[in-house]
Amino acid sequence: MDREPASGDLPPYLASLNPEQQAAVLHSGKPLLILAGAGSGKTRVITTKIAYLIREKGVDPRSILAVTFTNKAAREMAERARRIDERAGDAMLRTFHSFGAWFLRRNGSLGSLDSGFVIYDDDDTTALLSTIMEDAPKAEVKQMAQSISRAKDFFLSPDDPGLARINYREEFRAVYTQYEERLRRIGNVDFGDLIKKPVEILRGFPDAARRFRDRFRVILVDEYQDSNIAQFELLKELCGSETYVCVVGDDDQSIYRFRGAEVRNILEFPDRFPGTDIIRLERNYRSTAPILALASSVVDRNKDRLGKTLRAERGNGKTPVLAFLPDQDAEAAFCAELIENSARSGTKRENGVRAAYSDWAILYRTNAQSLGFETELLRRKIPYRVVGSLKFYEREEVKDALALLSFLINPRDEVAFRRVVNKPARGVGAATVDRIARAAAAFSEESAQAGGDLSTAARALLPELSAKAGAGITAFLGAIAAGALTLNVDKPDDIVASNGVIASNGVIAGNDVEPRNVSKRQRTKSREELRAGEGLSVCVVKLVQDAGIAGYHLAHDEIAGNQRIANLQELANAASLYPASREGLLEFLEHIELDRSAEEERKENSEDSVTLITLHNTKGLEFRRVIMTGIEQGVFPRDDKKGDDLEEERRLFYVGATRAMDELYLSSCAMRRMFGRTMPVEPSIFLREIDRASLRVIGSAPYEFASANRVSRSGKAGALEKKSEEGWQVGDRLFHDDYGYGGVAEIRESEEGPVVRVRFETGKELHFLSLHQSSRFMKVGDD
DNA sequence: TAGTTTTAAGTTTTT
DNA sequence: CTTAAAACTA
Repeated sequence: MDREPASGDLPPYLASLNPEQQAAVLHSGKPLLILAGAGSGKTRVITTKIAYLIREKGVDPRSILAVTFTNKAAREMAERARRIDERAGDAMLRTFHSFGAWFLRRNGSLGSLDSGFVIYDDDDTTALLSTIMEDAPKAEVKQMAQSISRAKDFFLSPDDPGLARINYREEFRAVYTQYEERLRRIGNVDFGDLIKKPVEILRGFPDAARRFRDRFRVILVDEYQDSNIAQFELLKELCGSETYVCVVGDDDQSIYRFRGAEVRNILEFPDRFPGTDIIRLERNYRSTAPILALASSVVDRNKDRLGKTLRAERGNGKTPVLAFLPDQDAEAAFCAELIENSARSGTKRENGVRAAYSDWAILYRTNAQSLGFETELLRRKIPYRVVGSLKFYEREEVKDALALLSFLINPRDEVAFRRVVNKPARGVGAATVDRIARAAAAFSEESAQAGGDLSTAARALLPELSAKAGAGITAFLGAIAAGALTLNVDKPDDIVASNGVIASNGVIAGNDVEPRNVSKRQRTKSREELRAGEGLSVCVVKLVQDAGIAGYHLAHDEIAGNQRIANLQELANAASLYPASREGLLEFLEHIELDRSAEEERKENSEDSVTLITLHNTKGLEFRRVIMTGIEQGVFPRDDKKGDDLEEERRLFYVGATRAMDELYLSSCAMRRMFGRTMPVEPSIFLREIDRASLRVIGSAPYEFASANRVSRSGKAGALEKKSEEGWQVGDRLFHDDYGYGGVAEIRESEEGPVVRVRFETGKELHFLSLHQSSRFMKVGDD
């Protein structure tokens, strides 16, 4: 009865929803908070709601703003909504940051920001800051950069009395002030500005605010539990009395506190938006009951939560497995073994289909852990893809190329200038660069026109410089100028520039012409149709060659050089998707800063492969079979996490476990290599918190786990300690990488420690020393 | 000042 | 162990 709603006349796309989902879609009139548990179909609710509003309520798609957490989620959401109703493609689906960039390109001038700004990433921010904190160690600069970023997350300006709670250091306020001043002069923005500045503009210019409220009548926010204070402020400014606002989230899945996310945003939403209706989605359609029970038993320990009761609609299933393993090599082998067995022929999915590699995901806490798995999977020829660790845009040569492009766009970009002006060495040393920077700064005090333009300043200084430095500067500026020539002169379709200001008639200029439309058209071309040398790539190739970046890397490092050239070529290929104009370049740079996942997308659809991914990156994803690895104290949870931080780690565990649809495996090692040294580690405290009934333990478990579902070993009392150390006794079954299954036939002491005689199923008999620490084999369950 | 060698430090998680 | 930062030499 609670399966199908009693409403007969609903269109199929609505009728197939459960009553709560349906209520959420049909809801109107008041603010709505949807508390959506893991796997409860929240994406479906949002996409359906968008389609429903357009189709049934006659809402103009262009007046709908849907905010997601990642660009990937935004794309997926757009696609799913479009599948229900094509017109949903006209709704604005973006991340908070990308929305902020869109906003500032149009309205930045209200906050004295030129529309041609470039977005600084953390690296650039740190580079700028290090020119302010001249002789501070880099670690200190980095920390300060982080503090500034955090301050912006909390919507704190340099003059805010509350700054101390971000960073208690005295100089923080002064550094923050200087940083803001420098960034303003350069004319660029950092990540935090993409949220903070729009709020300031909306507050300072009520007319602008009114226009935006008129435009966006419906605002939907996904993953609301991970929004920060500044984002909350932005949401508030965008919402007028007429705006329909709906936020969706799950307090148990809030995992970005470290980055400024504020769980209270979701907990206190009803207070901030009076009259809020709350709808709970508590039916889980993804995981089997034991998986859900396991996940819940851990997160249930948290104090600060709304609490919910997730019901597993799929019913019972395989009991999750916890494997205790000697070390990370054994862990990698364990994962590979599971995957190979299932893919080869062994286990089949419940519907009888052979498991695919893509059914599997290996989850870990830190990116560094992926390496061991990669090595093992490579060795066994199991196809895999690593999600998120692709640091393509962070590579030195790529950043060099991007700095050239940034400087081309914005000659005030001191960070970019400093990065590449003397690369390769052109005799332009630090002293010269400082002189130029000072001269440019002086300019901006005299005339707003020349304001901080480093090219102009450098040219003006030429007569005073040494012959060597002068020649270097000339060469560099020449390369930049030549690059600029490859861009088409700004035409009337110079949309960004013409849309820089809100038109006086009260309509946001550019409403009917999206600045992205040029490239949207181009992007629909398949990759194959595009050749290097087309579009923007001409500019990239020319700059990289003329400015000597390609030559520098080729000459500098013989081995890595060719790879670096290939990376630069790859960057040029990516640029070919954009028109060779100033706007195209701006768009290209913005895309790179805000959406670095594009490269992974291609692989995603290609080969059937195992997914290697950090726990954080799994948000919003699901897999049939999940292995959560490294469930050890110090790794997960990390170090001495306690209090709120520990609760966040618990939520991370919950997120990871609830990704699994059919099968869940946990692995915990006795030893782990850290900083090159192998160290003993304790099992994670989370393992102790798991409801033991929803777990099957295999491997050489520490004593406390060697009970319950495991056949316990009745050893001599005095051998207890030894058991947890060695964990072997006669009769134990094991699996060896090279020899297959076997059983322990005899244990005897020797000078080097216990020696174990193993009889394998092949009939082979071998002696091993110190079994526990070997990576070649592992204990398997008795059943 | 550029490029080398030596020493130290460090791994969360990301828009 | 790997990488980045400081120290040193040509």
